[in-house]
Amino acid sequence: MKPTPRSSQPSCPPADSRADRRAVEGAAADAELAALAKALGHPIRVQILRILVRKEACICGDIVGELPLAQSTVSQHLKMLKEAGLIRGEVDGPRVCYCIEPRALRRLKALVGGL
Amino acid sequence: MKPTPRSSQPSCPPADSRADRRAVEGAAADAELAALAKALGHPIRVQILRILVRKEACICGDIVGELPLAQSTVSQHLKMLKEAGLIRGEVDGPRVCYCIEPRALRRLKALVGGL
DNA sequence: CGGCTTCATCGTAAAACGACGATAAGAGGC
DNA sequence: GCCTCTTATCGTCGTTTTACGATGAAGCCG
Repeated sequence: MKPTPRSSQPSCPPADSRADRRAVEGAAADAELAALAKALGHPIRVQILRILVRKEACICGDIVGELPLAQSTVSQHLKMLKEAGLIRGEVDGPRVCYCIEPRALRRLKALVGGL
Repeated sequence: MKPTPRSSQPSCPPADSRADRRAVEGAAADAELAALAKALGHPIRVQILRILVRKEACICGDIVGELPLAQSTVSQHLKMLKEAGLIRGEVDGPRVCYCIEPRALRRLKALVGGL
């Protein structure tokens, strides 16, 4: 059990901020919303997302430390969130640094708002 | 195949419109958001919700007619949406009249917006 | 180089989902 | 009463999710 020295402030990519012009209705939007909603459809994943939003910087497997689940299980949830495009993972030495994908989050809000 | 005469304008309950004061964060909110998101986590259910929003009045099993699935399957999706609280079903003679639950939809938007 | 830490992946088992056809249950019409 | 129409529910089957421990891959430190 080392003190786990955090090298420095974890850094996440620039984060592009173009507007999203895609439609919020139609079959494609249905599928998109369903996929995003499905990714959010588990309390643990909601919690992970909130952790990443709160720390607005990206942390790594400290996430595991905050959750009552095995490391492998958390890794699977992270994978789902990543596949849904809601988060991103950057390799930083031996660690991996996750952060939210603001674009996807905005897209989700737009789609839900469009209901 | 009868012309299926629609008796009259289908009517849905008064629809209460009190504000929702519950928190948008915390473990309870996580579970609530996850449950709502899970219900939305299937394209067909998104489509059903949109149908009900579009016709802002409540229709019955015309929904089945708009979807490429068996009646029993649609019924199951409706059940999930109802269990999530997103829609409501009123028995009207031999038919059942579904409509969205505006309160739950607002709640969903608030929770997603709170991310 | 060896060892440690960090994370992903694999294998597995239980549960839940998604779809269907068949069947039951309730209301209306003849 | 009986038959029809509408909807829900049951039983089934294959797929996906959720969880775990065990194992593997990659990077750092001494």
